[in-house]
Amino acid sequence: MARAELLRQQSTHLALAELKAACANCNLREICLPAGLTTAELDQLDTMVDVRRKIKRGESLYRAGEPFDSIYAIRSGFFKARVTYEDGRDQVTGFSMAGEILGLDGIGQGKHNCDAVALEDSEVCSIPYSRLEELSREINGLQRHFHKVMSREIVRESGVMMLLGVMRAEERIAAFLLNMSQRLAARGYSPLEFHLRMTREEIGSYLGLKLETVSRAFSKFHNDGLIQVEQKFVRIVDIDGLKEVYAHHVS
Amino acid sequence: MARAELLRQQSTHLALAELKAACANCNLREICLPAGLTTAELDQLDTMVDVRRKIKRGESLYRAGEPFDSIYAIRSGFFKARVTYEDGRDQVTGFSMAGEILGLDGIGQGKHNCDAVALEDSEVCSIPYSRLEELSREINGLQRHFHKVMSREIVRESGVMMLLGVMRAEERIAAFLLNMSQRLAARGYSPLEFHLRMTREEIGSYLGLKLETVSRAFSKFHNDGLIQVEQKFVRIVDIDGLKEVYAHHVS
DNA sequence: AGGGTCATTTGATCCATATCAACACGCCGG
DNA sequence: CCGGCGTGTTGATATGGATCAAATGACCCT
Repeated sequence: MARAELLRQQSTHLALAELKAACANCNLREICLPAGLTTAELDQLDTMVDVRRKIKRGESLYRAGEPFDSIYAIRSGFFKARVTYEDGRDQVTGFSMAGEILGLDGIGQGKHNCDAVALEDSEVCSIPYSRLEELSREINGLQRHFHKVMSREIVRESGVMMLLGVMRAEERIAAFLLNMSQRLAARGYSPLEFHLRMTREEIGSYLGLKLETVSRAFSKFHNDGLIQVEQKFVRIVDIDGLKEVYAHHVS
Repeated sequence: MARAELLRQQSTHLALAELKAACANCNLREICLPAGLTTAELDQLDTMVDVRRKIKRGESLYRAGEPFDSIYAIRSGFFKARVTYEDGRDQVTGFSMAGEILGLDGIGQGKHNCDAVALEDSEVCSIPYSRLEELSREINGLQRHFHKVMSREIVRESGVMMLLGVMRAEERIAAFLLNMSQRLAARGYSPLEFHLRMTREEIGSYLGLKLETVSRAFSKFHNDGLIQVEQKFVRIVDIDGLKEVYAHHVS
């Protein structure tokens, strides 16, 4: 897999074209569907969006073990996915921003296998899975698109495997920052200046590092003139330098 | 996620009931489908299996970048999935044994994003994806089942994330052995005595460890009376002891 | 404004695993 | 039978990141 691709694929994202105005007007038609459907089909889709739901910072959209019945289109806000193990330790398994789809982890098990926790006040649209399944049979493009979204999730995770399996700390952080930047750009947000919504500890948990290591890497990048960091605010100053760190990869 | 579940979910496996005689008589009906379909539907399914293909040890079933058009049911043999990065380094992203499904990595991208390499002489059945998609619309249970298989892949990978993100070397090896054992059991093979099909280096690559570390862990488990290892042959002597190592997890 | 809590930074030390190195074993082809 | 190569084992050493520790700063609540 080309490295550039790896970056691109690290989110369950939707193509820019599929996303126009997604946040301004949340319905399935705009958030998670491919173009090329007939008007009648689009109308059918609109009937699928069940409810909008507001989730306050720190609250869970769903929790591991809860029955799975819907997937969610994030209208606004920011989430982390978290798995808690028996011994009480937990691990962040992903971050999701506005315009992305959440809840795929539940498909096929009948229940969710991670918690989705809002990192800031957020709003989502529920999409009942049974309706989606039903409609998938009727609308050709929808099924294909949905499989695409699912498989992107698979590919995303295999990108994370590389992160965790072969990259070293600074490379992981660089990859993380570049990935955030790309995902923000894909949603029309500024890709070079943004607020991290998560703590150093959450970043570390996601990347398989300790919070101190994350902090040190940020400091080092700052001192090296690659980024400017202040608390959760990040400005990418030298994106090529960052890419070099990411690609440096000792052989 | 319960730890036991984690183990269970680490393969793209199929329920035992779905699998009866899978290897003796490879067709889609037996290998990858849920019960409960009508005879007519089953007959339709049989038409989907395109070709059987033999792959010699060391050869690739498919390679990253090749166009994706089929998924594969492994009739016999053993495969590893491998991703090669730009700098020439590669990582093993999974192992697949007889009765499991291979090739899901290609769905949605139109091309495969990893190599599937046979670790021993193997035989697979191709299942053209377009046919599968088509039929999914016609047969209710098939679509649901297929989503299930895909999402199991997602869950599997999140199990691997835990491996790579939070476990230490010996825990990873224990988890790996227990997972192999379970998957073998699910296919009716002896779960306590088996041949690893892969080298220490391949195991290490999969688990994010170096081959020496894998070797040392095996030696230690051997000395501790948990397993007997000789080259690629493994006998699990004290499976509870192994589970303890796996669950030991320093907090 | 004052006090508590949580997030972050930075330094010092430790340790698990990588790395380097040497040797043993099995397998294959000559 | 020999030599070479791939694989595996084991020991010695190096090191990246974890861990421990302390201080600072941001934010919230009253």
